[in-house]
Formats: sequence, structure tokens, C-alpha cells
Amino acid sequence: MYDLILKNIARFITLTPAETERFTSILKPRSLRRRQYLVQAGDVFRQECFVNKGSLRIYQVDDSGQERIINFAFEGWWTGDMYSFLSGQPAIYHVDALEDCELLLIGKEQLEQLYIDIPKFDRFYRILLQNAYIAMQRRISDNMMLSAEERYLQFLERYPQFEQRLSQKHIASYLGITPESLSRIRRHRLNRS
Amino acid sequence: MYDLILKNIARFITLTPAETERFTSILKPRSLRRRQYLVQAGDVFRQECFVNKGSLRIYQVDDSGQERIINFAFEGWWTGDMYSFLSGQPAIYHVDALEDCELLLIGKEQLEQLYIDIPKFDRFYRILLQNAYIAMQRRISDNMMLSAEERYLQFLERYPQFEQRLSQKHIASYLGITPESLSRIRRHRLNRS
DNA sequence: CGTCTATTTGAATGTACTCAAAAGCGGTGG
DNA sequence: CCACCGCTTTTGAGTACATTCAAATAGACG
Repeated sequence: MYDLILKNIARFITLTPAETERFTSILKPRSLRRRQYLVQAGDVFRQECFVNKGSLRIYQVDDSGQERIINFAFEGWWTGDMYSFLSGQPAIYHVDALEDCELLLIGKEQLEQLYIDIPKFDRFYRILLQNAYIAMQRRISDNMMLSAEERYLQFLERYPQFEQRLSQKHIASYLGITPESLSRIRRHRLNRS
Repeated sequence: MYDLILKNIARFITLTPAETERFTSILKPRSLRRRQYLVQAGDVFRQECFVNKGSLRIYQVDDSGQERIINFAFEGWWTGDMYSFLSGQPAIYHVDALEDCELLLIGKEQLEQLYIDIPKFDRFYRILLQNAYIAMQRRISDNMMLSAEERYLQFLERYPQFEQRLSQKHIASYLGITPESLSRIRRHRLNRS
């Protein structure tokens, strides 16, 4: 059960057996059915979440009811609502399961104590965040520089392993276009090839 | 000279006088004239950069020569090219001065050593990055949910103190629209009020 | 099997774009 | 101090890409 998360952590820091024990002891396993919420906008959500199995989406709903997917999370990824976690304010985003999920949660209090007891975890989350920040920055520049079709192609290149697990509606929402537009883009590509 | 950066750090961690001395000793002051590059895409840039005075922009140039501003940096902000810093690969973005600048740079090697000697700095950069990540995520959702005009209004609300220091061309580039479009948006707003 | 949702397709619309040209503004050198 | 040059901003006309709205088809799930 803890294999994936321990491998994830071992990418950046090395834990002693005692530290490993201490770390896994604060993890709270949780499973989520497809379509079930992990976080609803408006809730306070003070947990970090590691995805051991399954997939989720982080999204926002605009005034006209349109859903916009800010990000996905697959097995081996971290997710949650960073804003609510840090500030204690109500979450901005909804997070729900796209597939049945097995999650590992860490409460804010326990994580704060972990940072104090084992400062290596400050380092781990620093490096994790640096990488997340780079990915986010690249996403912004892609959204600004590329056409809808180019963004779709880039998505296929970057996440070939996930495309089949996501509906076109969700991919369209992630790319910032309507499902109709994505359908047309796909048709044009088929006609040309 | 170090007032602003020490206040910036004191937001999240408390340093002893000895630690303060150790920290300031690795800072390399540098001044930059308007239009001068801090980083050119293609260079390796393994420094973190704190802006003590002035302003910069981080931007990308597309195939047709269009510049797209990914972010600004004003006094009290951190900047650089996180990707190049972390990976040692050539930088993706250009960074140049919009106004004459006074900067404080930290080399990667010295920062790595600082993390080891004073683990509090792991914590400082973790918290700094959490906040940067939240801002970035919000920027993505704004770009997806809002029209050009709404993005401009939001920019004015969020950064009223910086608007006058930036040209419309640069604001347009940051918002992901053409200078012509921004000019038209401004005219419509004036006509209505 | 029936219902609900996702996907496809068409037609009309709209927002922001490109290209082009004029006007405004700022900095530099004579 | 003024004239000039280059860059920014404005304005107009035509265009393109993606959207909305509507309807038909396909697919998934109970």
C-alpha cells in the first residue's frame, strides 16, 4: 500500500527505517468512488492528498455552469486545494474522482509536526513544488502561445498514457475549449491523415 | 541594501544574527539597466534572483516573433528561470529589465549549501513556492474562465500599483491579447463610463 | 431495454486577430 | 530648446478561429 508513495519520496530524499515508519503512521488511507467528491468548493480542506490508484480532476464552475478543469491527478501525483490548505479559507476548486481511487491523506497539523521533526520533508515538498511550478508555468505559456489544435497535440504527446482514460469532454475542458471544438479538431486530423 | 530581502524572509522564518550574516554573505548584488537581459533563453542560469528595486519581465518569443510575457517581477519579488535553475538545462524564457534594477543573486551551489547548513531555508522556499503555485493556478483559471476584458479588469484590481509602470503593450502581452485589442477594450470602457 | 450522457455535425454568431495606416509620445542629438 | 526618429497607441476594415444553439447519433450504465 505504501510502495508508490515511498518511491515517490525517495526521488528527492532518503529516509531511515524509523523515519519511514513515522511517515507512514500519519497517512490516512481513503478510497473514493467514481464521481465522488474529495473536496467541494466552499469546504475547508486541510489535507495533502497522494493518489495511489485511480484519477481525479480539479475544476471550477463558472456563472453559466460551465466546468473548467484546472488539472488532473493520476496515480503517483499529489493533489488537493493548496489555497485552502495553506490559508484555512474555503476551497476555491472542486476535486472529484474520475475513476475509483485509493488515496493517502495527510492532515495539516501532522504535516506541520513532521516538518519540525524531520526537516527533510521541508526539502521534499520544496522540490515537489518546484517541479509543479515549472509544469504550471509551461502550461500558461502553452495556453498563450498555441492554438486549440496545437494544445491538443501537445497534450497527446505529453500524456499519451492518460488520453484513453479521459473523456473528450474532460480533455476539452482541460484545454480550455468546448467539446464541440475538440470533436471538430479530431475530425480534421483524421481527414488529413 | 538587505532590508527588503530580510523582511521578505522574516515573513516565514526567523533568523539568528549569525544566520542573517551567513545568508547576506552569499548574496551577489547586481544592477541592470532598462532593457538589459538578466537571462536569455538558451543560456544556463543557475541563480535565484531577488528584486530589490525596479521591475523585470519573464517572456517567450514565438515563431512569428511575438513576445508573450509569462510574468512580471517587481521589488520584493523573486524571479529567474526555475527550469534552468533546477535542471541545469538552457533557460526557456528571456528575463529582462523594464526599469533600471537592483538585484540580489544567489548561486545554486551556495543555495544548496545553505539548505544543508540552515534547513530553515528549505522551509522558506517551500512556503514561497506554495504561494507562487497558488498564484499560478489562479492565473490559469482566470485565463480559462474570463474574457479579455474581464482579465484586464482583474489585472487592474489585483495590481493597481503596477499598472502605471507598465506599457499597454506589456500588459496586453501578459493578458495574452494583442496591443490593438487592449486599446479597444480601454476605449469601450471609457465610452461607457 | 430504456434512460442519460457523450459525441458528432451543421449553421449562424462573435470575439479577438491580422494588416495597414495615422496619431501620439519620448528620448536623443544637433 | 527644438526637430527628428523610433516606438507605442489608436483606429479601421476584413478575416479566422472558436463559440453558441440545435439536433441527430452513438455509447454507457443501471
